[in-house]
Amino acid sequence: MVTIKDVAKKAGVSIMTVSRVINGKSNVREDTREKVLKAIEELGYVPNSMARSLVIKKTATIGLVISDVTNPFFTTVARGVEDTAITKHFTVILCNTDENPEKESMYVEVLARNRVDGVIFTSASGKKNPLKSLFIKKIPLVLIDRTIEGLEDVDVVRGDSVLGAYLLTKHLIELGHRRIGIIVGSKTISTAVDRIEGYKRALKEFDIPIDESLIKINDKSKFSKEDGYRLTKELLDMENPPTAIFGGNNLMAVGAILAIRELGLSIPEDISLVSFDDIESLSEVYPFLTVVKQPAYTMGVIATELLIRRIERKDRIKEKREILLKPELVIRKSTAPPKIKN
Amino acid sequence: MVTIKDVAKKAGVSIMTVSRVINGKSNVREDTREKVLKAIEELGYVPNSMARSLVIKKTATIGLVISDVTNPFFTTVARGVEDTAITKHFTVILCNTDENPEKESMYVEVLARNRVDGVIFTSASGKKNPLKSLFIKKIPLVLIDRTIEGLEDVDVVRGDSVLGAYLLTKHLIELGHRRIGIIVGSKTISTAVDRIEGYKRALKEFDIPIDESLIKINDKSKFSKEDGYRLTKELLDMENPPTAIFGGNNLMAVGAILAIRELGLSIPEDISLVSFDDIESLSEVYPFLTVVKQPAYTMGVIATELLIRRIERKDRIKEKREILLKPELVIRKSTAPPKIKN
DNA sequence: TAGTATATTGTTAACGTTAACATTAAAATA
DNA sequence: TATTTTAATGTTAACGTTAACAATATACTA
Repeated sequence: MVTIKDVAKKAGVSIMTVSRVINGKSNVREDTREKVLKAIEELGYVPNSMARSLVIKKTATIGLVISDVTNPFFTTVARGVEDTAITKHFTVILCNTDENPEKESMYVEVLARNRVDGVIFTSASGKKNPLKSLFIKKIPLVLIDRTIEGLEDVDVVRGDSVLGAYLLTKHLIELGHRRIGIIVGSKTISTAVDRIEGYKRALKEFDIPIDESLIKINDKSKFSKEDGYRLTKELLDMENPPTAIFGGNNLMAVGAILAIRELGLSIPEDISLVSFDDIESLSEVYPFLTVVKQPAYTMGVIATELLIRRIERKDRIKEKREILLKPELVIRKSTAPPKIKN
Repeated sequence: MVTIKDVAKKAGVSIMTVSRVINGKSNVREDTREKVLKAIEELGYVPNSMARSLVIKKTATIGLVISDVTNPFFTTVARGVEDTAITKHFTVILCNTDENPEKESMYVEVLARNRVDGVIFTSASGKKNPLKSLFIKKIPLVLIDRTIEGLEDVDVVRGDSVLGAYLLTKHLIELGHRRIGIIVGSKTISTAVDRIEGYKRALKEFDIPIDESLIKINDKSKFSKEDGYRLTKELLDMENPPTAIFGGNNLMAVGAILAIRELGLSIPEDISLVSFDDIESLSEVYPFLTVVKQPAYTMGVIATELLIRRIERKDRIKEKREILLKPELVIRKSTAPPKIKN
C-alpha cells in the first residue's frame, strides 16, 4: 500500500513535508507543495486516519446511537446531528440499536474502542451500565430524548414528555373522555415514565380516578408497532374498555390503529386515538392523527452543538446542562367526543 | 490513558500475553488469563481499535452510503445491511449523503481514510469519480439500488426499475389513461433513466405516442418531495395536462399529492397517481397509493452478503455480479379510469 | 532421569502517522 | 558583506497494538 513514505520518496522530500502538505500547514514553499501534490496524485495516496488519530489522539468523529432507524423521529434527529457536525468538520458514525440492549452495549464498546471524540446517545435499555466504557475513557456524552436513571451529571437534550402527555390527555378529557387507555414501551425508558406521569397529572387535575388497568406498560415491550398493536388489543379486550387511547409514540400509535381497525371499530367514532410524536410522511398526506410534535431536528442540532463544545474544551464546563424542548399539540381527526357518556 | 502496557505491568505479564487474552487466543494458561482480566477490569482498559487495525490491516467495519436517511426505503435497506453485518461481526458506519454530490465525495474520502473493509453504496451523483479513493485502495464495493455509468465491473444489487415502471404504466394505460406524466430525479441517476425506459416501453406496447413534454426530468432536481411538488405543478399547468401522474419515487409521489391537492383536484377522480416505492407507515394506515414495492430489506441483506464474501476472499471471484430483484405491483385507491376520454 | 515435544510466555520490529526539536536555506538588517 | 532573523525542511521518537520469532516452563517418552 502507498504510504506517506512512498510519496516523500517520489517527491524527493521528507515525510514531514508531505505531512505538512496533507494537513495544509502553512510553512511549505509553493513549488514543493506542488511537487508533493503531484506525487500524491500519481501514486494514488490516501492518508491513513487511524495512524493519524493514534498520534494526535483525536478522531474528528462522533458516534450517534439511536434506538430505531426506521422511526422518522430518530432519522430527523440524525439529520440535525449530521448537518451540524458537518459544519464543524466532524464525521458522524450512526449506530442503530433497534431497541436492543445487547446491540446498545456492543455499539458503545465499538465507539469507545474506536476512540470517537464524543457520543450522542438515545438509551434503549434505560441503564447506565452499557455506557461504562465511555465514562472510563472520559468520552463526552450527550443524551438525547431519553434520560438514564442514576446518571445525573450528564448533558441531556429532550422534549418535555410530561407536558406533552399532559396536553394530549387534557385534550381527550376536554372532549369528554373519562376512560383513557395509555400504551407505552418499557418502564425502564424515561419517556415512558414521563408520559405516564403527564397522563396522570391531567387526570388528577380533572378529578378523574386513575385506573391502573388502563395503563399498559410492559417490561418486555418496546416502543414498536407490534407492541402498540398487542397492547391496544389488550385494552380493547377489557370488560370496560377505554373510549380513547394514548399511543406512547408514533409507532405504537400505528400499531393501535391497526388493532382498532381489525376489531371493526372506527376512529374517532368508536374510539379516539392520540399519539406522542408525529409521522410527517403520514400526516402530510393524511392529516388524521392528533399528536404532540417534538422538534426532532432541533434536538439533533442542539445536542451536537453541546457535544462539540464539550469536546473542544473538555474540562471547562463542569455543570451538566439539560435542554428541555416544548412539544406542540396538533389536533387533527383522530379525536372526537366519546360515543356513550360514562 | 490506560494502555496494554499498563495492564501488562499490573498483571505482571508481558504485553503480548495481554494481547492474547484480549483477542481470545487459546494459548494462555487459565490463571494468567484471570490475572490479566482482573487488571483490565481494575484499570478500566479499553483496547484501541485504531492501533490494532494499523497492524492487522483490517477494521471489521463496512461503510454504508445512502442518499437519504429520511426515506423509508433506505432506512429499510440499512436495517437489512446492519442485521446481516452484525451476524458476521462487522460494524456498519452509516453515511447519509442527502442526495448531495459534495457530501458523497466527502464521505467516500472519510471511509477510505478510515480503511473500512468494504463499502455499500447508493450513488447520489451517478458519477464514478467520487469513488476514486475506494478503487485506489482496492476497497471492495457493492452498489445498491442505483448503477453508475462507466462502472461495469462492480457488484450491483438493485430492483428492476424498468419492469416496475412498465407495470405501473401498463396499469394506468389499462385503466384508460393516454396522457401520463412522469416525474423523476436527475437523469444522472440510473433509476430515473430506467423508470423512464419502462414507462416508454409500456406506452409503445400500447401504441401510445410518447410526448416528451410529459416527461419531467430535471438535472437540478432530486428524488425529493419538493421536486415532486414542483414538477407536478409544471405538469398540471400544461395546456393539455396529463390524466395520470407517475411519481418517480415515494417522496416525489408525496410531493405530487400535495401539489394536486393544492390545485383543488382530487385523486383518483380528477387525476390518477402511482408511485415507485411504497411508504409503509403511510400505506398501512392509509392504503391509498398504488405503488410498485421493492424488497428493500432483502436488498440490504444480499448486498452485505456479497460484500462480505468479497472482503473475505478478495481475489477469488473475478466476475461482477448483478442481482436484479423483482418489484411487486400493489394496486390501491389512487388510480381509476380517467374522467374524460381522450 | 535425561531428552524431547509441547504449551506458555516474552522480545523485537513493524504498522503509518505527527510533535517536537534540529538543521539548513533564504531574507532582512546593519 | 557579515550577522541576525525568519522561513522551509528534515530527524527522531512516539502513538498502542500484533506478527513472527525466541525463550522458557511444563509435560511426555523412553
